[in-house]
Amino acid sequence: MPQATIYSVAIAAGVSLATVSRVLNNPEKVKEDTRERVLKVIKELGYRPNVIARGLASRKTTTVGVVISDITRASVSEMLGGISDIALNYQYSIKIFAIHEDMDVIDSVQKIVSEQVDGILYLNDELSDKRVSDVKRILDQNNIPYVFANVVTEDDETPVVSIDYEKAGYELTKELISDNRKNIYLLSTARRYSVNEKKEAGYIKAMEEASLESKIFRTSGDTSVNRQHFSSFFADKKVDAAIGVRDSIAVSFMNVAVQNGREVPKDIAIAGFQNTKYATLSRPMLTSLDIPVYDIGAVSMRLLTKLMNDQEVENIRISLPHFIVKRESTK
Amino acid sequence: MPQATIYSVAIAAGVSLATVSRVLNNPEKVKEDTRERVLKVIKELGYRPNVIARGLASRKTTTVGVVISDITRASVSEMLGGISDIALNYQYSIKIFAIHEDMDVIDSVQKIVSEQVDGILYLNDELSDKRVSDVKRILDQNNIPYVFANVVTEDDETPVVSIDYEKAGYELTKELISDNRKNIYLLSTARRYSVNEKKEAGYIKAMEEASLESKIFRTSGDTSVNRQHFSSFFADKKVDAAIGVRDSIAVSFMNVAVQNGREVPKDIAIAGFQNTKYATLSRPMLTSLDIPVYDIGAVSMRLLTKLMNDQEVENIRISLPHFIVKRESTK
DNA sequence: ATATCAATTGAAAGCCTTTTCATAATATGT
DNA sequence: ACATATTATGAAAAGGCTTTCAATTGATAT
Repeated sequence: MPQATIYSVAIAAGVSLATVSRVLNNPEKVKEDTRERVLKVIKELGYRPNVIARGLASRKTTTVGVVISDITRASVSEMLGGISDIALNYQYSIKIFAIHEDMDVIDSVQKIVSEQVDGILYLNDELSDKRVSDVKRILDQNNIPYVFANVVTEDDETPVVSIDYEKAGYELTKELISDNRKNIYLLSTARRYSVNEKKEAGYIKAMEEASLESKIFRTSGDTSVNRQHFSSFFADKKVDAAIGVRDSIAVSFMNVAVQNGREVPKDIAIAGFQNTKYATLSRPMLTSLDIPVYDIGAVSMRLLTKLMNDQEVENIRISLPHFIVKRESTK
Repeated sequence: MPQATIYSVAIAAGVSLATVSRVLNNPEKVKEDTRERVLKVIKELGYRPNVIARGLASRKTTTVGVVISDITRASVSEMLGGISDIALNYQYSIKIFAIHEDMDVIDSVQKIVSEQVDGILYLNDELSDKRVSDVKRILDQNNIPYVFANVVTEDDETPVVSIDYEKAGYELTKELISDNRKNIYLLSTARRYSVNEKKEAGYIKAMEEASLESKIFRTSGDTSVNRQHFSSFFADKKVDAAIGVRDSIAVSFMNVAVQNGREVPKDIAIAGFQNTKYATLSRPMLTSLDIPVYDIGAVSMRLLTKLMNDQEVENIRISLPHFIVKRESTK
């Protein structure tokens, strides 16, 4: 049998299709006994409204687009977890748009617009201000609500949920300084990410305040590559502490350090960012600045639902709290 | 200005909307100069077909539904990467459906059906045969093509892309046996996953063939929990090799082993499954059975596109090759 | 030039809902 | 019982596209 339509339900229940529609969308507007009769038929026929037709008629798809660069990154999928849980609560569906480096920003956003999503969540920690404003402009033009998640941007017209990465970098550095470490390296990525630049700024600020020399070592996020870099490191550099901009970088550094005969945390204290599973699977376990990635996802989705439903929002720039999880790699 | 529609394009180009539609969908059916004229107008107006309206009219949404249980698991997001790359190639959009333990399978699948996706990818390594057949039945009824990815099922009517987990478990165990290890433990999960049961079966087979005693130790996937379990382990058990059903379990075990004074791989050889980043971030680096998760995603998406377009498929049950990546934790 | 056939185009129906507006049924107040 | 207000329902349009079918145009062969 073909899938039941609102039409077949109407006939079976002896009402017009308008009434069936109301039973579904404005139940209080239909008399109780007709409502029950209709609901009974709906159940019997296993009717489910066709969301496409509904989307066309109502110009609402109850779908949000989530724009992602690299879906395989742990932080992204964790964020997606938060997004999807909240979306489920509010009955929104999620459409994933994976964008690649080489894709034209404007074109890809326009494509998403044509997909008629009700709102857009833009996840990206490597977005330049220029790109943010390009995206913003197109979405504003099309009147589509959006929230940037885990993006660094100064513009205070832009709805964004993130943490204060500069403060985080500052605090983590202070932590090591207070342990009387002097040669503290920041292990950052060769490619410039805006969030990493913030971490760097915080690091530099803390170092300057303590009259220590800032030393940023840039390497790849890829373990097999940075391992090489780190090896040469111990030949010529004095170092008694290091902060990795990601846990994985910190752990990789730790492994090389130990293999070079350094004791952690005695000779070298090491800390990371994000507090991923890497931090608890390292030996010794890694001190890490906890970034509430799941929450960033959840809160940004929550904010987006408000924007989509024209609800009052007190604050469109939300900075979530972070904290340092101290483990064995520092003391 | 409001978003351009096929109407406004038709008027501006001086043709009927049928012609505009053909320019987009069957360009070879319209004369070259009209086609160019229409394309020019489309560009000028920035027209993008409304995919919702198109979906309603054509009963094709060029969207696939991806059903996921726990999106935050590394293997899932990696698979999603493969899926999304192929989807991009074939111009399909991806809708994510996160299902939770407590949700009714039938109800959730029915919900997805009502979303009018053209096909469904079901990712789940913990699906019982009963559930698989429930899902299958509903989708067959609704005539929606589907592929199960990374699912273990015997039924050879079911399109499924996976690896041979039993063979994998067998081979990995053989590897340790050939190194003359005798007390080889399999570290598995307390909860029964169908894929882990396969790994166990392969392990048991190899052990029996070698006349060794099978020893399956069940623990939690959670590091802070299994660490406790493993600690007690070394007090009373003889062990010279261990295989974790996941890399993270193997690494956690390795850490506890080293902390208990065992040398890896001299005293204990350790291996894991999946070859995730955990394997290269451990010290020593972990030998792991590589599961081509990205490929499982990509291949299943490719298979699904064929099924959606009624293309001939030679084989609906695809088993991808796996191999052992030997690293320092075994020799 | 004429008949035949293929290529090109347009009119209109259909996809399945929501929503507006008008009408019918019911309740309320006198 | 009657006018009025309220509630419940239905008819029909609208949403933006695809697709069928018929009509028109152009090409080819005689």
